[in-house]
Amino acid sequence: MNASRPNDHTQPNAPTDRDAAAPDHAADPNNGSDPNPSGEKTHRHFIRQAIDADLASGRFDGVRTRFPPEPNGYLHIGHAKSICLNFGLAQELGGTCNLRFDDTNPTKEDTEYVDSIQEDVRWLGFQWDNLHFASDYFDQLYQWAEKLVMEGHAYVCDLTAEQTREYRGTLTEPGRDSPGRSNTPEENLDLLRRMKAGEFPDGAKTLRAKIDMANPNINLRDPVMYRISHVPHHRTGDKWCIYPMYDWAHGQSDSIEKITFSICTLEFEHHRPLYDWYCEKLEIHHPRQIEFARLNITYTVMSKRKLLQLVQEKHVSGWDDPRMPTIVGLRRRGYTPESIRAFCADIGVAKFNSTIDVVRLENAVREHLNEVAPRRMAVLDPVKLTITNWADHGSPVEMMSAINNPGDESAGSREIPFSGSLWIERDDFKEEAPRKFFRLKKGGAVRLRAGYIVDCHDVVKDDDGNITEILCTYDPETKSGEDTSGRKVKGTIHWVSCDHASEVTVRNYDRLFSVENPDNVPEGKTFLDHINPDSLSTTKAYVEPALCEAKVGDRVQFERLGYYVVDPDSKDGEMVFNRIVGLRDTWAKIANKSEGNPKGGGKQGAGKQGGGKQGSGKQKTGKQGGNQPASGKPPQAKKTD
RNA sequence: UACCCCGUGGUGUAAUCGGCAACACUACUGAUUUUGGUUCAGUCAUUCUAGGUUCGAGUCCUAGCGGGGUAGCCA
Repeated sequence: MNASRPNDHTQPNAPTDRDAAAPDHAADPNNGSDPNPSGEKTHRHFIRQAIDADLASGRFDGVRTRFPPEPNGYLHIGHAKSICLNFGLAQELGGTCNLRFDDTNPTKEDTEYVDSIQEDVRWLGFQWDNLHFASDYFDQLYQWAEKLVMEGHAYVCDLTAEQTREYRGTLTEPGRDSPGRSNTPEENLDLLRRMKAGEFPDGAKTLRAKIDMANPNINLRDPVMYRISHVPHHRTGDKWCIYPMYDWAHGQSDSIEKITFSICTLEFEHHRPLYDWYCEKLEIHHPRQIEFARLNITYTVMSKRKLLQLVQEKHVSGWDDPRMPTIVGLRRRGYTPESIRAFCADIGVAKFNSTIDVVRLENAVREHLNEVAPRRMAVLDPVKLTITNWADHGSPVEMMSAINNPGDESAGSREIPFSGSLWIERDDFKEEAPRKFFRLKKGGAVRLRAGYIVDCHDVVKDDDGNITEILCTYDPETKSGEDTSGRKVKGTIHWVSCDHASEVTVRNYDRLFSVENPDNVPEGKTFLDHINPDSLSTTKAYVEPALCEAKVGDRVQFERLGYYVVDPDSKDGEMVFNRIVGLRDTWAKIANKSEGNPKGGGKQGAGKQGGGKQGSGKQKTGKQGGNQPASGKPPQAKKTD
């Protein structure tokens, strides 16, 4: 097979919002002592420090990293951390970063994922230098395996999977030698070639590295290098019936690509001695593996297995459900690549196994959208407001000028039709209101955003006592921007003219789980029991005319409510908006507090932590209750990835 | 009860050679505001514990405690 793919420069649509800062910090890679010419104080995490040291000592002459996903699922926010790290380091230090698919297990992998992963990396704003597949290296790997066999460093083992497990020993007891360990190199070579030729059924034999069956590090107890699996591979077809294990493929692929820093997550820490062993025995380029803590976020699950389960059991609409922490999910939710990158930069890199508060993610997108999202008005829970003296105005409709972004003059303004018949938010009116309620009440006044001040003099109710109409007069002296009245009102509310409003669908998304750590479940329950039943509420809404021009993917702020994005489900005349994140809601806090209500009532609905944070002591845990006594018995199956 | 890694505010990350525990977020106060948004100002720490070395310890040493990971022919 072709051992490597040439540079893949076929990406037609490199992201438009790509971080333009890429080239300007291209520091001299040989200068590890002062890579910060700007003089600006930057924190260098431990990986960066290790790189600086290796560059300074001459161990490596540059920075070459890689992002190595297995194409067996969609990328999630945890992968984004790794992507930002690997690509970011290469950018900062003038190095390169490859995208390599770790496709060594055809029973689990699929081209569907190969495509989505590439799209996600690009969308995040990164461009790989080379695109590779571990399967491109299968020939080289096999040659190296024969070399190790001939040098007496590997042997063919006849043990079944179950026997292999028994012979391996336990955490507290050493293992025993496999009978195959005493084969001659010639015997092993013959057996290996016959394995490759397909003479043996699945599971009949393995090739194993000959290291040390008594090593306290179980990865060194003669790890399997090849297993037999008569399964076609999505790229190599049926050429192979033996497939390399992760440890045997990964480091060697790194080596072939001349990677200098092989950055991975903490659970591979005890694989590092094996990574090193292979490179040493083969006498090939030897990258340095460095491990960091994977990302955990409150109110979410991150394991591929659980995400897959959510999709397969239809707890969500798919991998791109806006509640999923997948990149496709976040994209559909309306998150920007910039905000995800900012989040990843914000949370740092360390070896401590921490859990990031999800509000930091929410805050990152809020911060970015505050700068770039045009403001619009939308009423999600409408009640009619009639201006009883509007006839005095002369014309039935007046166009009002509204600023698009108060923080950005260059965003300009737009015209909104104002009339005597408006929709306002039901929440924004109370017949009798507490002192701190700044919105409209009977006998009170409020400003209509970009419009006039109105005074409420009456309400109309139906037979059940529900308010159906609010009657106000407007004050002609108080037109927004031309107010000559000198009147001050405490509140400003949003509105939409009834005759000019468009009806749209709004999907208000909230956190998928209602507890901080969904993985922390009592006996007999699963993380699914923590799904937030109110994570999606769909409603009709009235929006101002300017929104009719919005395209799929456009993000706006519905004033006083939150940030919204036009969903791909939108059709002509039937727009669908997803809530990306709500605005900070100080009023909800005040209201909750005065009611002594610890939960609910906020714009985010259930799941928002209100006042009721659980736990008090330090909870630096990823998982709980998973502590396994070293009983000498294998634990029940558990999966993280 | 084997081996490896990790313990700094509510959360996360810093702290040059051992020298005033800093930054960000949250929370809480207050100011500003035609978004209860934004912005601005302020408040919140026995550096896991106990010893030791030192003029001086988050940092070095010893012991303990706590958390995470590891026994796939997964990655």
